[in-house]
Amino acid sequence: MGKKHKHDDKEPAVTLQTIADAMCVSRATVSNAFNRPDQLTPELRVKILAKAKELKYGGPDAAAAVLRKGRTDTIGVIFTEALAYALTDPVALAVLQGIARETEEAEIRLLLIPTAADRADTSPVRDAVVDSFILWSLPDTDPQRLAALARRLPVVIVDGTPDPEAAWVGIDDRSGLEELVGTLAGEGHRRFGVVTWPLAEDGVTGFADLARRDSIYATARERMAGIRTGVEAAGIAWADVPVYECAINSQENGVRAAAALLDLDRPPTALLCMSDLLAFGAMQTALARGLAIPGDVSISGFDDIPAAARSDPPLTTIRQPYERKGNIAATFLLQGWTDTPPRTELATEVIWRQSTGHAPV
Amino acid sequence: MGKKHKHDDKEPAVTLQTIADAMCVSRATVSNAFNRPDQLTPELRVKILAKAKELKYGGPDAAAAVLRKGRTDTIGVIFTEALAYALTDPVALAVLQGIARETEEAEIRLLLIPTAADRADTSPVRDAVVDSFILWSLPDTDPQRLAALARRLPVVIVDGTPDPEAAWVGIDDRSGLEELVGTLAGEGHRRFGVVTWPLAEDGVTGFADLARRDSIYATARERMAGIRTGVEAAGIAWADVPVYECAINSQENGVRAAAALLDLDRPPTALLCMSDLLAFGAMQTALARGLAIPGDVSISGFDDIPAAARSDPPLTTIRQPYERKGNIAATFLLQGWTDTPPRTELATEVIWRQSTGHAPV
DNA sequence: GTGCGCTACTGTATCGATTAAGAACTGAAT
DNA sequence: ATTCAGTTCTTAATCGATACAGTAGCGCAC
Repeated sequence: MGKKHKHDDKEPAVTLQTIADAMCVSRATVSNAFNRPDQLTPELRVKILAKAKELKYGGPDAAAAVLRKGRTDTIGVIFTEALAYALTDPVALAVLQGIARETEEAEIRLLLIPTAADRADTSPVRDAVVDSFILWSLPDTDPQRLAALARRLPVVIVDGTPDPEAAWVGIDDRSGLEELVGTLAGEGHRRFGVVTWPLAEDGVTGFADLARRDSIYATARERMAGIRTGVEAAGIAWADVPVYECAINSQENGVRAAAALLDLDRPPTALLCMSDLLAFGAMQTALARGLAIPGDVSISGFDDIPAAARSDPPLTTIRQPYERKGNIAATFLLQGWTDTPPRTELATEVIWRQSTGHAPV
Repeated sequence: MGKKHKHDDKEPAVTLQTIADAMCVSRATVSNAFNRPDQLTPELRVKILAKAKELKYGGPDAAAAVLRKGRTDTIGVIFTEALAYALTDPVALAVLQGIARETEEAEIRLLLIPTAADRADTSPVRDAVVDSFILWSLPDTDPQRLAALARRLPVVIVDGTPDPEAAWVGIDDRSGLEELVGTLAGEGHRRFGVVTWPLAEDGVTGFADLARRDSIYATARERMAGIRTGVEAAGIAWADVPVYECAINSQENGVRAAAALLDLDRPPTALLCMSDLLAFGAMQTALARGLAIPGDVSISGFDDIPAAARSDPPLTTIRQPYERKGNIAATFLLQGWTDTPPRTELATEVIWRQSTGHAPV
């Protein structure tokens, strides 16, 4: 940013007043020339604009205008992960697209807020010039989440723990997995393994013990609960189900996670992955080891991204309306609310394809 | 945004002054409590923050702070296409990731600016509270581009026509295609066809005549020039090379474009696609028609996105450092410049894979 | 007891616009 | 001549913070 303080310049800045003085009109008229063409004669307007260009005036200062108007026409968006990662996550991206689709025609800007290396530093949230926030998948006590709520602006929480002050949109994370596990158990599976994205913010990779499965992420907690209900209904102890946690949601990490799970003494016959990306990695590992899918191992994903239908074999997964989550979150903010903030829970659907089947005998 | 003018409220807004009065300290001290903890005793600070919370104060108003500081720590990003489309374009996305990677650790926010349905409406650009702009692939006379330059803030143009007032980063769009065409001509190809993304902003799909090939997009112009030089060196008239233009850069459009080209009386034996996405579509069409690639038709892409190496057959394409373009654009702004704005042209490389080969006999 | 340096706060000018209300003028109708 | 309604432009209050220079008070050295 070149640290270019306006105050550095020795020569006084060109402002509306500069133009007004040069044209011998009032500041208000110059302002109107830019923002309300109907308030002055076209001739005067073009003369003012010409003078502005001549004096190298950059137009009304946006910050000053926002201060005066009390409206920024901007929504701040905060993701779990670092921005550069979030943009590689198909689901995060789809949610963002869903938001963009709605805000775009309303001419609302989207402010992507960086999650600082130091997560405790909330200044990017505190100093953000926005009218409202959308939070995606932030842990319950995340400093960024708290900072956003502390701003006392309208907030929509997507895929996180609801807050009484904020609107909420999410999915039923539980029942899809419960159904999936139930069906697989019915097909003879007794040894399940779980591949998940982070359960905590510490960047740890590896098997997650029972305490850790009570994640700080609402989504993870719910999904674990769904799986747990499913396996326990089949008479399997939750503690006997290995859960492998990946620090980042990516195909490469799915590869490693599946390897770790399949290396166990009693390897799972069904791998439940918390995203399609992880599932693709798991399939890659299985195929590399010469295992048949689903003959030797069943693999399921979550999300139903477009690639899931095209994989080999096509991936059994749980479809969630990721883009609609973005649509709805944006719509909530565009419409606003007065009393209690709105909440919407969307349904999921198990999509049975060919990556799952009967347990091996 | 709920049209929530601050001025609507009957009760006066809670500001720094409110807290200051309630605590019998000066406004400056309250400001320091939020922004410069070292300027007051910790005890007083916690008391002030407690009172602020009690009075439901949302923290110092961001717009006011920005006005006073003269710095927003925000970069505005403007894309060619509508935001929701840009986010589906692998290259646009990669550039954005490249930008994010650099800005994130500097705690700089990224403002995604909607391209209004009405392209002439530049208010989203004019009212954007930013320190600088990055423009991606905007046509020379695009209103958004002009509006951004008119703000007289630092601007970096990525993949567009340079401007004396703005920094620039782009690639050598020309030589890669020239080399590609030259080699294919050497392998006996005499009938080329081109599949391109938009040459103009009118959303037209179909064959592009010579006039239209002189695109408003600098990138398109350069690439056409590269191809033209290549084919003419092989003794082929540029006018005899059919160019099919797609209104949106997507695989589906590549399918249709290739169909149109292959339906010609003298169908091309080599399809030069302006993106890998379009090339995938073209391959899809060719395979669906039972044509061998490259036996019956050679197909090339542009960009070298990761999927290009994994396609069947693997795609011959021109690698461009899309993410680095974002890195460099962001770095330009983070470092700033004083005299002439910096410019960087990055090299491309033809990646020969199996989707191209000798012309059929 | 004077002077020095330090900490902890205060006073106030300033950032650059927007907008409601009002004034001055023109022209037409009564 | 008077009223009335439009235009077109002006006046002035206001948005909410930041940061610099200044001051009061205090402890300590000589």
